[in-house]
Amino acid sequence: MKTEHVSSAGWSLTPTSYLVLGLLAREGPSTPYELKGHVAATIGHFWSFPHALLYKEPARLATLGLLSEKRELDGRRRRLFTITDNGRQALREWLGQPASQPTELRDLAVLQLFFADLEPTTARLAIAREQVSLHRAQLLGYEAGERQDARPPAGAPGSRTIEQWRGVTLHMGLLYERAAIEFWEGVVAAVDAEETVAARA
Amino acid sequence: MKTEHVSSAGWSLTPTSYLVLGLLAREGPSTPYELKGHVAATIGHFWSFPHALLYKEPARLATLGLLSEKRELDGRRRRLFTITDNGRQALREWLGQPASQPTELRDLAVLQLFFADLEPTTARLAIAREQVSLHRAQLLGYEAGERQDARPPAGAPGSRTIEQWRGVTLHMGLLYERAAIEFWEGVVAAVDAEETVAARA
DNA sequence: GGGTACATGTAATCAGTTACATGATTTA
DNA sequence: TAAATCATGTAACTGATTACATGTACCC
Repeated sequence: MKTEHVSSAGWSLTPTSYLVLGLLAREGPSTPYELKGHVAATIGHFWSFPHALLYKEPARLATLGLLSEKRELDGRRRRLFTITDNGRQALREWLGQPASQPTELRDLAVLQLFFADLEPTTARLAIAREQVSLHRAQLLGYEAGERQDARPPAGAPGSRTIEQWRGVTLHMGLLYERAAIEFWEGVVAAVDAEETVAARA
Repeated sequence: MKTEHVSSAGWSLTPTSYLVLGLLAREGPSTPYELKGHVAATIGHFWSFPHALLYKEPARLATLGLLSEKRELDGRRRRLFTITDNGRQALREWLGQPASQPTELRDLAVLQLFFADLEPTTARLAIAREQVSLHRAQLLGYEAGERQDARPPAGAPGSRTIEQWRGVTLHMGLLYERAAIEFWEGVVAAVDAEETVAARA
């Protein structure tokens, strides 16, 4: 999967870069630890970013001039990163160019499904049912979270808080989980149908 | 995303490892180039594996005793890899343990969507519509491929040929694409609804 | 004041990607 | 026989992951 995006200036940014840029643009100056928190509350639900990345990547972006850094001298010596105008510009350019590579489905369960004919049919069913179960659990979590969410006031777009974004992210996850459940239930149904045919023969 | 799987013997295998093991188990002894072809015809539609991987990984598996290697001495000096009993065992163990980590959705477009509120609403629509369009195109391709496919004879499970597996893979892609389209159309609808609310206010 | 959870980082490793490079076969 | 394409690999790089290590604040 080729995901990098090369700027006119020559450096190339990864998805992680844009995650950091985006969070800093939306939430304002943050420490890596705060970034970690933001990620966990939102996109981290379906795209995990190990905390080490959120300490390393801002440092790199700072050397590129896309962030500025201010470090505490006492106590925890936190690093506070702020997005620069160049950073905002890079983010804007990226957002203006909608991703055009078809999404890949790098899914271990799918890979297992693909080879499950080497084992008895029960293996295929087990894989699919496990996925249905996992995605159902995720879905329940999202639905619960969604109910808890205060209805976002219909304000001007662009003025959202992280709290409201939690809702948007949850909704995103929700749609995805429903799709995944549909997918795996389809697999279960297909295996069942296949067994019926085999039994009839 | 933690995907590796540690065997009792201590080494750990990656998804790529199981891809190679699985293909060799199903298709019999193959050269890396043949693996490349198998991948392209099937799972490569939604999970790309650069050819370099399919040359490097078998070599590694051979040192672990999961494959055996036979090299031509003349001409192209092809390497022919065969799965060993240990290899089959490793594959079997893996298949017997359905993946239990919830699938991640590492999707650039989703990441863009997540930050699209920093830009005008049109950006969000552009991203979603681009995805709908991309996934529709993929879906059409799969549907065309499916129609071409001969109806697989209802034989004993486990006796499929690569040709028939092309059909299974296509069907898998088909289900996924439908889900993705549903997801992104949902996004478009949500943005539309949001605009309606905003306009009414 | 001792334990525990919170917070902050660095270092080593490694799989995957990209780039490079060349040989073999076919076809015009 | 030259060009194009098919086929086969190696090498360098690099982003992400894993593991390690330590410091700070709070609570009992």
